[in-house]
Amino acid sequence: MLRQIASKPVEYVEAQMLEERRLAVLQAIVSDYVATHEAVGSKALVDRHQLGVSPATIRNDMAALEEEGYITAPHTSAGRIPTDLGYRMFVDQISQVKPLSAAERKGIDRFLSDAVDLDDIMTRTVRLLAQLTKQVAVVQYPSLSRSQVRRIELIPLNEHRLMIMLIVDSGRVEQRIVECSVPIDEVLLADLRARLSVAISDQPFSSVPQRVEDLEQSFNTDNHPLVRAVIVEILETVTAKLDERVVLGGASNLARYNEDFPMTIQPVLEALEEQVVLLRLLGEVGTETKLSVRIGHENQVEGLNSTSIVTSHYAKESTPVASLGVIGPTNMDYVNSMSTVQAVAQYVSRFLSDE
Amino acid sequence: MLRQIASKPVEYVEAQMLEERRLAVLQAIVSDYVATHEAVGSKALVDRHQLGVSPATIRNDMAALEEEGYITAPHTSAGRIPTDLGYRMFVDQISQVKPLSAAERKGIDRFLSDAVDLDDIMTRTVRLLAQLTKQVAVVQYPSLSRSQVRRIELIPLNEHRLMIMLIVDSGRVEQRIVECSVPIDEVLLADLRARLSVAISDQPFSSVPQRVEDLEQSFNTDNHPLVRAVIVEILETVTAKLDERVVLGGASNLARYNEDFPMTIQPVLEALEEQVVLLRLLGEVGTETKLSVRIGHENQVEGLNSTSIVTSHYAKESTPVASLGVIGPTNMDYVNSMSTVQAVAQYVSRFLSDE
DNA sequence: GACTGGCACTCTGACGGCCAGAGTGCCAGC
DNA sequence: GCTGGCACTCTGGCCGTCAGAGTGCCAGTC
Repeated sequence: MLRQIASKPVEYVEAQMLEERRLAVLQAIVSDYVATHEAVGSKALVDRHQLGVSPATIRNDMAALEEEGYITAPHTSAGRIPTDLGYRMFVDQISQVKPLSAAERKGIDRFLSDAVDLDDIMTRTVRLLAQLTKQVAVVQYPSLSRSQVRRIELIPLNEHRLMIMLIVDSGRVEQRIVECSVPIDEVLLADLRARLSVAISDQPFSSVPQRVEDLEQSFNTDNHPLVRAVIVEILETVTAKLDERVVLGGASNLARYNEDFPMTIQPVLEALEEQVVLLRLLGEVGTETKLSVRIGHENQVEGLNSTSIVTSHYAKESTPVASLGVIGPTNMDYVNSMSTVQAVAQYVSRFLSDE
Repeated sequence: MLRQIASKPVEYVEAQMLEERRLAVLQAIVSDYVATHEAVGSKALVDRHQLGVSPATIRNDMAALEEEGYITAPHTSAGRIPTDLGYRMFVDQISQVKPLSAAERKGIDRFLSDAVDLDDIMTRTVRLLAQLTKQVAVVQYPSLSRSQVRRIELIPLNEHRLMIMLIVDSGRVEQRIVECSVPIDEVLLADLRARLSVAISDQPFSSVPQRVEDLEQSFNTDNHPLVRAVIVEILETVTAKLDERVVLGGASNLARYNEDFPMTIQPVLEALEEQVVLLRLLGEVGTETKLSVRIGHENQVEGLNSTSIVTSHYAKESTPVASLGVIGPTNMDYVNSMSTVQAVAQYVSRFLSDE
């Protein structure tokens, strides 16, 4: 612990130390509460942590912390519990995330490396996260908007029906069935496929609408129903399905927290069933930061006001393509969640980039 | 109510009536309990149902029913609640399921007819079931084992990698990426595709392994790594992914039953997270019956012993292809669940067959 | 023989009082 | 600014009480 800094006046140093201890008290409260899920009192605090002062002193600090809004007392004679603001301070204080143990890293590595395709990676990742953090895990599929088209196929199924297949560099495949009013002309179809392929292969998804529309204009067989139908469907796929898919896992972990917030399970479960909500949760965070934590009321989704969300981007070849994370009660183990989410995101990124 | 049958001796008729009333009592108990979720007593029973006898008489019947194992008393001065056996009797007694109202049928129809592809049908169905029954819904994707291959594509992605795509008549698409040790020869690939196409197009999935292996034997470029890799992967897809996919919805409805079996939510949620368990639940029922109900201990899955499962097959062109259903507490509304599951299965069947 | 009213019995769940335990705030002293 | 001491307060568990609900049994009636 910092004892004295010669170059600064003594009063300042003492004020500094006071601030420092108060912070230590807050951190101690948060970590104790997270561990026991019981309000923590002044005596318990000095017993469990080497704070070097008496309970009475701690009580003064606690009163100050409560004044500032970092902790609150459920009732007069219970200990204190952190507020959302208190957790926020705690999380911000964790400047560097604790690295995982070698065994844990090994486990993640082995578990993910068995994956056979993108679906498999996503499913395994979500299980992994849920298992390691004992919380609800969410993993978003690589976003189409930040990917490139690798290939397009038009596969006739029968006389009036064909399947469009967009293969994306992240390994994702989007398929769509098109009904066509006139019988499908194989030659025209092959021509269309070839032109589409030239126009959009290896192009970023975001540029596809423009390119496809340009193509339609230049197409000499003007307004052929087949061409029209295919192009409409591609446009729809590209715009509608942009960020659609999310996988969820470990919902049973919610029940574990029964005692803490007993009646709140239903709204949380309901919120988690809505893809849109999940996407908003993962999407709310800007692209600039890697690891993001939103605590209690900081997140805008109704019904999830007593939960915290820890997310991170993951990347393919160092461009972020989507997010993953965990959702749990505000009194969750932030240290563990943050380091796990970060580590898993790194591993997923590596796997996607290796391919 | 049956009053007298001339051709039978009076004593027999009376015994018959006795039996009949006892059954009526059981049915009344079940329906009251299902409605209120409270143990039901003799007085409440005569008040709510026209049984034509006094509470004391009902008490005798109840004692007999308890003796026979159909109902049980939580304690001396509570009413009675049905046992699993009691529910079973009740369900068996429902000879014909109550048809849904026109409005309900209309709602189902409209909701499903907006679906754009198979994924969409499945997602919509599971939502629909969950919403209508207020329970957890499970829908199995059309089983590959009972489907036919419609088409196969081999799409080169880069020099050493290609994608196999199996399109199934139910609209399901299975894709798989293959790594190949030697650079991919386009000509060979086209040849392989053509032969595979001839061999397995429009053939039942179950016959695919044999056909593919026969093909490999007859292939003159013997043991080419490309051919080998593709065939291995097809075999794996066909055998491993046979019945794999299940969608789940309405898990939040579990929380609704908090009061009834409070601590049992976690094991149920856990069980529901395991695809394998869900498949067993849907699969346990033989193919012969359409609508199936398994009550409490009748179902073999650990952790789901206090839940009942109502399932039905659905079909494509009158051959059953998979199952769907709902899972809820044993004291659920069987009448509603059964009719809803049946109706939804019919509509899904119709939609699959129309396509 | 089946049904009925009456009665004594039993069990639960709600209510209120009581008390120990935990934790606080405040104060005087170092 | 820190400390020990003290009075205060609130919760949660425990217990006794009591009303309410429901039963089982019995004797009487049709």
